[in-house]
Amino acid sequence: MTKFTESIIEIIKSIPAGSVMTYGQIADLAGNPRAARQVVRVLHSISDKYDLPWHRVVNSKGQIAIPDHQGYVMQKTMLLDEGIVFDENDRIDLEKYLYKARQSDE
DNA sequence: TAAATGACAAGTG
DNA sequence: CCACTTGCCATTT
Repeated sequence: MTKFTESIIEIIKSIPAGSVMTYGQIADLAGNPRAARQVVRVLHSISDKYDLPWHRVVNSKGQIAIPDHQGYVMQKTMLLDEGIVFDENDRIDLEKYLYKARQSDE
């Protein structure tokens, strides 16, 4: 478990209900702007062992990125339950729901 | 130790 | 805006 991975976990845990974050954004805050794929691996590994709001993580298009149909529906259901709205293309309005975290200042 | 993997992102047409 | 290609890099085999 590297510091980087721990950061990813902490960041995901910090996402408030009703908001979402993209993989790239999380990787960026964790210190590796190009490690979006490592965020994916973290979710695969620790999502069920830790109490993480993994459902608040979507891709840069504002869409759910789970290939498995059941998982996809589950995530969408949980997000809807938090008040997040999906458009006719099953996409989230990132301008409204994206959680703008700060890197260090401002 | 080397090669493959992956719930992605950004660039191009 | 949509579809396809290329780059990425920690973790897993």
